[in-house]
Amino acid sequence: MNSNNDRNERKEITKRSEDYSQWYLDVIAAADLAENGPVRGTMIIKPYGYAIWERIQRILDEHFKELNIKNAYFPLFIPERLLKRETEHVEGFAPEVAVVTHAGGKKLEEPLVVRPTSETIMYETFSNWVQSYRDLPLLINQWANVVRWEMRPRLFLRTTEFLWQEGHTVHESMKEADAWARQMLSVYQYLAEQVMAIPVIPGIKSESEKFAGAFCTYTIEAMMQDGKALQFATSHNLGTNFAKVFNVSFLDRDGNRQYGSQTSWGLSTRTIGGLIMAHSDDKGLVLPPWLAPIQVVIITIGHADSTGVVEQKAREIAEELKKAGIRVEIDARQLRPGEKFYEWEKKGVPVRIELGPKDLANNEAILARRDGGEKVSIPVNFLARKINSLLADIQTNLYKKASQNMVSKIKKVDTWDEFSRAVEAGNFVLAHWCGDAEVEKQIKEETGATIRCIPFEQKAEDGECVKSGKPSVTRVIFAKAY
RNA sequence: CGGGCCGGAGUAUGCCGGUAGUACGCGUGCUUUGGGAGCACGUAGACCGAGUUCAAUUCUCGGCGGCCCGACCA
Repeated sequence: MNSNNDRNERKEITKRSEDYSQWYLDVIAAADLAENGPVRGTMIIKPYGYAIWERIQRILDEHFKELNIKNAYFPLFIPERLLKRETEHVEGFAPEVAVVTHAGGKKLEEPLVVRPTSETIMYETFSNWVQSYRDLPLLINQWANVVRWEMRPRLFLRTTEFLWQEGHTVHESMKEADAWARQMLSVYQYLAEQVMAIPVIPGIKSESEKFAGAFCTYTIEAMMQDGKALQFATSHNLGTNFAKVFNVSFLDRDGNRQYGSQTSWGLSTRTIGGLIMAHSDDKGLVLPPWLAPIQVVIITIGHADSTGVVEQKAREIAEELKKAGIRVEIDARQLRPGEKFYEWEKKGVPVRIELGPKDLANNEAILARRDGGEKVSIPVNFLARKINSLLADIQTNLYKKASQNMVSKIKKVDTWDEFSRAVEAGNFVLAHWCGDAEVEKQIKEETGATIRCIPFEQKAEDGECVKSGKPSVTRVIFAKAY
């Protein structure tokens, strides 16, 4: 009698899932502000969501190792005076730092800042570590949590506390530091495009969008399904700005004292939010196979009395897939098949194998892919081979889909009228800009669009600024951003 | 911090100035099991404070908290 209500309820859930809230629940739960609960705007990462983060960690760590970057760990608390040393840096972060004023039952003589990023405390240490050109390059990374008390937290995308990786390096020359910053950006680009199947546009940030205290900031910008931009990762060429105030200096090959040229680069749990918004559909998450913690789930079907045999077969298949290097899990719970299907679809597992008594009789299994398409019957012997190519195909397909979406929403415009309409419709808008920060600000106020980046790849082209009409030599990407 | 909406079982909601109703969930039992199972029984609820009133979950005000939109931002 309640099947109608039930159906409506489900419809509702599907509708609401358009704003992703349903799948957050399986990955990250918003932390409620309860009297004894966690702080507003923070997040709880559930085991399944954390497994995704661990995959990202592992992949980046492998690259870091190849580049001879060492992992280290620095303190959570930063004495306030350290943060205050670099003028631009302190001004950039002052509004969003959390400060500890009391501890041990007493008021502290000097307040402690909870790190919003670790440049200051690390470079204070680096000044001791770096003495000679022989100590360079110094390549340090840390996996840590940081706190930024933003005015408006947003689940995944801008939580008060978030996890990230921050790399910090010191080099002999500005040229070397700049090359390094760009190289790290390409590592992030690899992660985004090859692993997470999210196409990105690499480029440089405008002066007003760059990191506080940096010489310049490189970025990769991703586009979500709705056409809004998400800064996926950044890499900063810090020049000697921090080295000068923290005295990170060394004796060079000619015996002269020089300031080190530095870089810092980071990627946060925000990327998981980007992943969701780039690929998910109304059924839930869609995980690209190279990233997915579970690539294949084997679902047993049938009565309790028959599942013993089915489960046994499932284990054999799982073993074989593992040997082929596939991350596989068995779901042998005594639940109705539909319920299990929906659950794993919601979790975004790329490939599902259905295994029941009927399949066993034919020595076959049913294969279903998360990114759509028909279910197919496959002889059990062919499974491992078939699945490897299937995973590769899904990976390519997801990238292609995201790529097509992005390409279709990049608009080249030359007039102010076209510009405002293209921004409003949710596009990456390629337009000429004169380079004037005032004009940039005005555009932001009038349309909500910010300069996402000045793309590396573009032909030199003379034109007129879309807003001011002044001469311009490059196009930049304007878009609304998360 | 500004503008809008909201606050009730674990979740989502209907009605209402006077027994707080429904669905899902959860628990037990039986029947089921190839796309979200059925029946029976059970479980559990008004953010805080003040005001109006014979009577407030409902109306008013304040606080606290949430969501959405701006400013901020990985």
